[in-house]
Amino acid sequence: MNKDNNNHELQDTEHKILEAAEKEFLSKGFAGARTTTIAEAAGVTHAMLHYYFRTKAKLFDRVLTEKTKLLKEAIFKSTDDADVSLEETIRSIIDRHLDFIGANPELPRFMIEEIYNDQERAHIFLEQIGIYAPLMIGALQMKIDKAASEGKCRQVDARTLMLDIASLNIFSFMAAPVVNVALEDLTADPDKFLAMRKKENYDTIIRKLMPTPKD
Amino acid sequence: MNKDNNNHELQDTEHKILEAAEKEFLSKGFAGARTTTIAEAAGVTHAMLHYYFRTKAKLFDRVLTEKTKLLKEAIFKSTDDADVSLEETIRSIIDRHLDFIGANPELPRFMIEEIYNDQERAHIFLEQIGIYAPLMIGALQMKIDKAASEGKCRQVDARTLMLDIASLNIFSFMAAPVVNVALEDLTADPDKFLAMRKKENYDTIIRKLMPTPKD
DNA sequence: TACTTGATTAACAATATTGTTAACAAAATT
DNA sequence: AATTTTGTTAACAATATTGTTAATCAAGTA
Repeated sequence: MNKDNNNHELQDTEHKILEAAEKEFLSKGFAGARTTTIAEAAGVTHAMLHYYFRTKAKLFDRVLTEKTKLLKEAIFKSTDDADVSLEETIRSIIDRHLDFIGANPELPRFMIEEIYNDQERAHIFLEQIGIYAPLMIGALQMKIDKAASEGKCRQVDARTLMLDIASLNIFSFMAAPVVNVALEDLTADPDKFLAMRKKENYDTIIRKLMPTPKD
Repeated sequence: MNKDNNNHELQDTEHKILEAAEKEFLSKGFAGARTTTIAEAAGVTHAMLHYYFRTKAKLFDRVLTEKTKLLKEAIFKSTDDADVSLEETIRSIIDRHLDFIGANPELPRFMIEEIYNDQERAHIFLEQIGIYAPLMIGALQMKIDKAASEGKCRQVDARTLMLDIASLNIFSFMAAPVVNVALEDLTADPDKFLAMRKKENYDTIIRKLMPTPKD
């Protein structure tokens, strides 16, 4: 009956290590992270880290897998309802995406860096992208084609559009330390900045889609 | 008279180390880079690396300083002629910027990662940004204000515009491994892709600037 | 109670990585 | 030619970092 108590403490240690590892890995990357530092931050001896996760690489894998799952669930769940308009779909993509980035501002930079440093170690993430991105792009392209055929927007490549959206959404947060220095007060209030980017990026993309007024 | 020969060999070793260091640091970051690997790649004993550069950190500093200088010279040399039009200024900024990125595709990711990992170690770079970015933005804002007062474009914030341009230009290359997987054939031919981004991004920004057609 | 199991600790082992040194070689300068 | 400076090497020292092990503890179970 006390198994719950036991179990709780058990998970607690494991969880504390995972949380500390997440912080350390996300801010310093795999190479820069120290297992000793992670153990210290978690408040356990560093042997415990090896007891629970065996190696640094396996611990990293756990963190990466969790984050990949999180990203997948947060992002790749729009564009599926075929009857909602292109405008609304785009607004939804941008809003969801920016909300996720606001909640996980370090994630994009971390993912890209790790993939760059060692494709093998980060393959779990790349695989998921390879599966879901084409689905999302396919759905978006259909909506664009339909809207374009009705003269409501220009005929554009959904891949290019997704790239534009991702660029506009992600870059400012990825490059935050540089942007803060270069743009000073523009990024001072994080919430305000996030809201601004939502509006601004939606506007930018919609303008890109608007039929050229030459008739 | 043979001093030239000697001098050449001398600089040659130093230069070979620097080149190898550049590759290693840019692809693996400071923490992931190994001085032994750098020495091997340069074809010298690893004691030579310490003889010439004393420490790993000092070697890193040399690479970072060089790259910062390169970036500064390539980017912060537009927008100064007050008589060239806003359109042409924007085209010039985008073209110069993308040419530079095409020639140094790893640089943005590297810079941002290093700043993120250790602001102190990368402060040389941040300082330069802090100096030049505001100048560039100031010049651009003046052109926008003028064009807007003449009804040629909307009144927009130059900081936001620069952020949009930087995002659209940099992200695709920074996230290349992910973009390649997500967008497949779009990025297959690098030259073609670069040319496409030049056109596309210019178009995106110009459309953003166009006065809303409601009169 | 004796036994088993999982969690924990402290000390240690193994290795990787950076950095140093002493001896030597080659060239330049006096 | 003698001396000084610079470059080079190989071996080593120092430290950081990951990973292991044997002993101990706590809790539940036969």
